Amino acid sequence: MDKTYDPKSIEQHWYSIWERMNFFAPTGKGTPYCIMIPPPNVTGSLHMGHAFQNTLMDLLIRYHRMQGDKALWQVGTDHAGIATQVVVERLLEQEGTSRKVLGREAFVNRVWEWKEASGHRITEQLRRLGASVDWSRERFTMDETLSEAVQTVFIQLYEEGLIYRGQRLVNWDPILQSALSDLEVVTEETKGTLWHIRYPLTDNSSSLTVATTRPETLLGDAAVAVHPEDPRYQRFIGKTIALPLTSRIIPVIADESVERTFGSGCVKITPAHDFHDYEVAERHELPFFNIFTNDAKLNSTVPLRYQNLDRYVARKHILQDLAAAQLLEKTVEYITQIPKSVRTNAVIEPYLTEQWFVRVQGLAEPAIAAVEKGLIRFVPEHWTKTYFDWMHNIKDWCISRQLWWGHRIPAWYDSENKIYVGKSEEEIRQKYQLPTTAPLKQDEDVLDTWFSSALWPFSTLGWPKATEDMKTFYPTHVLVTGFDIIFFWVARMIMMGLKFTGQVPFKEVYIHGLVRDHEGHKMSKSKGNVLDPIDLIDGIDCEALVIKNTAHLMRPQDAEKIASRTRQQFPNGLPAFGADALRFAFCALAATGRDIRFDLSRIEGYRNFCNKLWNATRYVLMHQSDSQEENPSHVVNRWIQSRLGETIHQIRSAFETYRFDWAADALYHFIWHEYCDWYIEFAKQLPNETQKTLLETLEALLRLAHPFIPFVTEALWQQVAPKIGKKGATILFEPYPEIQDFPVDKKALSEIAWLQSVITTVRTLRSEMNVSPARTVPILFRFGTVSDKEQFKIFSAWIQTMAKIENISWVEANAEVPPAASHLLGELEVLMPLAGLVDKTKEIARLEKNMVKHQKTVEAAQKKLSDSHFRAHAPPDIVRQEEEKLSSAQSTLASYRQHLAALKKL
RNA sequence: GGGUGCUUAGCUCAGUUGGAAGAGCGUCGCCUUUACACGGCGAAGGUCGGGGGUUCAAACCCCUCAGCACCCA
Repeated sequence: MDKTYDPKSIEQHWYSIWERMNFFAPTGKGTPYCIMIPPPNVTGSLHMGHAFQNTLMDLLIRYHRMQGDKALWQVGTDHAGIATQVVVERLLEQEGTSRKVLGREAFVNRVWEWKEASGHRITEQLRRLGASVDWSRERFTMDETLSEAVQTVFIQLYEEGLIYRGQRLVNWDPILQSALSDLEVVTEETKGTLWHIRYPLTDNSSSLTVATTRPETLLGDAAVAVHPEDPRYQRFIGKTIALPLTSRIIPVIADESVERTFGSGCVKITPAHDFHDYEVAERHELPFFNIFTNDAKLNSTVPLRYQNLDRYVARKHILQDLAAAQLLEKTVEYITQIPKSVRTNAVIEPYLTEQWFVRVQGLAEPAIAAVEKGLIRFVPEHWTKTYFDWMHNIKDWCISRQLWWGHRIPAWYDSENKIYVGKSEEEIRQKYQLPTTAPLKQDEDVLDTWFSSALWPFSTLGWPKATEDMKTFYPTHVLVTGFDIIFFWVARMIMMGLKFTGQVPFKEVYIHGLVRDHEGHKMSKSKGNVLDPIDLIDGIDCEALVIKNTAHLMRPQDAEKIASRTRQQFPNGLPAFGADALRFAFCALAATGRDIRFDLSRIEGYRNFCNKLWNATRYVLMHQSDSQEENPSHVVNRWIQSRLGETIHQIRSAFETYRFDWAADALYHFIWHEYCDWYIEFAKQLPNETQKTLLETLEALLRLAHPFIPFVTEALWQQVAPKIGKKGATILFEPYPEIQDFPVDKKALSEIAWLQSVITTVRTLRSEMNVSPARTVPILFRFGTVSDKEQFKIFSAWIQTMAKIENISWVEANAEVPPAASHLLGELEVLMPLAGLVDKTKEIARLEKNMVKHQKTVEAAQKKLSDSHFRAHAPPDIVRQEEEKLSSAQSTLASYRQHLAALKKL
């Protein structure tokens, strides 16, 4: 074995074997256990969030696989309608052509070609992470069977009246010229202007001033609204206004939604171009004036001079015209929320268009009930509230997108625009007995990608066919996802799952935090603060990192700043930490918080941890001999096995409660601070008696650690297992360690705890008195209990070696002792006489400092015990504990005093 | 405006039923001891955001104030 752990040499080697041997496919007759991967975007590459999330899923799957469960981790990608279309359109642009030139069919074929050639990046990267997904069942939301599921669902919902077509306000991306989901819209705070515009009353008696950030939408105004209880404006309610720059007369209405403190307290109502105004208009039955074209220019409904102007050009003209008419009262700087498309960065326009919607009310109710009844449980539990909040305020879901890439809406129109929904034109003609001569035209739109994602938990298993997989793996066990898509995805899967399978899609939803950079900022390519998980695995040099971080900046002028920051932060780039270290870091960071700050020092520490495990194994293998003197009942063997049993218990219960951070801590602590720091050191004293337990414990802890750090544990297990007669081809299916195989021996635990505290005490004395580690010293014990004396008999030789002591002797309680440094362990006094080496004043200071601690304990305990309320109300156990605390601190203090007095006499 | 979190060691975070404040990293000593310097041994470091309340007892429960983050409008 190499002296140093080298992840590169093992990771890809083992992954290709696992995959080639089909080890990730569910096998056996165990309890089915299934996790659906949240399908990553087929155009995507693995970011830290994916790496984190998939590490946790892999952890669960490997754990359950080792438990003997029939474990399926279902993998696949989604077709990401917009993202994919944009990618391919860019390619076409480079080739000097376009989607429109190609035509729909050729374009869609081209996207498929792109997908086959380039759509594997993220799945390759999942392999690097060690994800044990069943590749033989990889699915894509545009696969034939999944598309069939989409069609089936659409048709049924339509036939039940749960899908309808209608004109509604949607988020419109004027560059893509498509509706977008809320998820694809981000609001950005931007410095803007609030224009105060005077709207004259038709009777010329006065005017009202409205404040707006969007003066160009004035042309679409249908009313001016004031708060019904606003005394300033009561007399205006019901009057009419001559809308400036137009010939339109609009009413002044009263609506409680008006913020009296905003601007002047009068707001313009533009029903067709603002979500809030849309609702106001519905309440007051106002007309809707759509003033824009699909590409956000002013349309033919506005006065001629503004027609065909871009919205921002129109804004300038309108402001000029208002100023000229003395209607612009003032302009104020204002921080405004601008909605932008995450795809094109275009400013989103609330826009009235014909779209398809799902009527969600009826679907939401059972989905709420399922969570209320506990059929689905959120972990951490508080996310339930977020879920309910959204579900109780849910709005109809716009599912149509004006794209070519995606599931085309299975609806046809006849010459009178009558809608027919069905699987195909032929089916519809047959069903509705339409002659072949009657023209039918299919809807041009495709469905929102989330529509197919909502069916993922069952469409991947073969639904609508009643497949064996559906029977076996549905409902799935747990969904692992981020809180940012509870609305968009989790809730919709629950609704669709209940509606179409009659069952919940998963029993638990584990919500994890979002990975941020070390300063707590969201990682984003446009900010240049991204860490690429593959770079953390493989390493990357500084200049390559600089190039990556400055390649996709939102503000290219920041490139220099980000380059120098990168050089300063990572002067040597990133070393290759390996996938295991990355995974372990994610596990350790998986606490319940919403933000996970990713700190490089953590991953470095866990790389060191893997190295530690590597070297411990190296030691164990190097010290095997044929000797048969193993003594399994030796106290150190019983001790380490007991500690292993306790650790197994901790880790197993952490798995049950999804506390991966606790599991990682327990594992780290056991391997490093118990097995390596103590047990291997004990074993050096007893090479023969321990060699079998060394091996057996190591083999078990490799199994225990495998779900966390699969590569290094597999590589090491291959060497260790044969030494104890195990012959498995892989650690993947070896049983996860059971508590009952490592029963806890309390006596062994307390004996070794005693030994450790004695050794530590001597080491502390040495260190504090500046005694060189190379120098052996004599030690005296005094006082102590019967049990201390018994332990001493057993362990004195070990204490000598491990604390570098030349001899230990027990002195009588009343014996004179030479000048010595001392420390108390309960009733046992440990003395380190060091003629000429103990600095008397220094030792007195040290003792006094120690005494302060005990003095404080005594005072606190006395205060409690003398309080009659405490004695009356506290449970007897607590009182007794307090009494013990007091007496032990008092006796310790007494011994210190005695020693101090003796020292001072010298 | 409505909602949800968060505030614990220098940093990043745990803290399970209210009963003696923990980890990793960093820092400071000492050590190239024959698995590992990606190491060993030891140590220092805390007004648990402020105030109030409940309780025999509060980091934990309640109220309040402050700051931060996110979501919805």
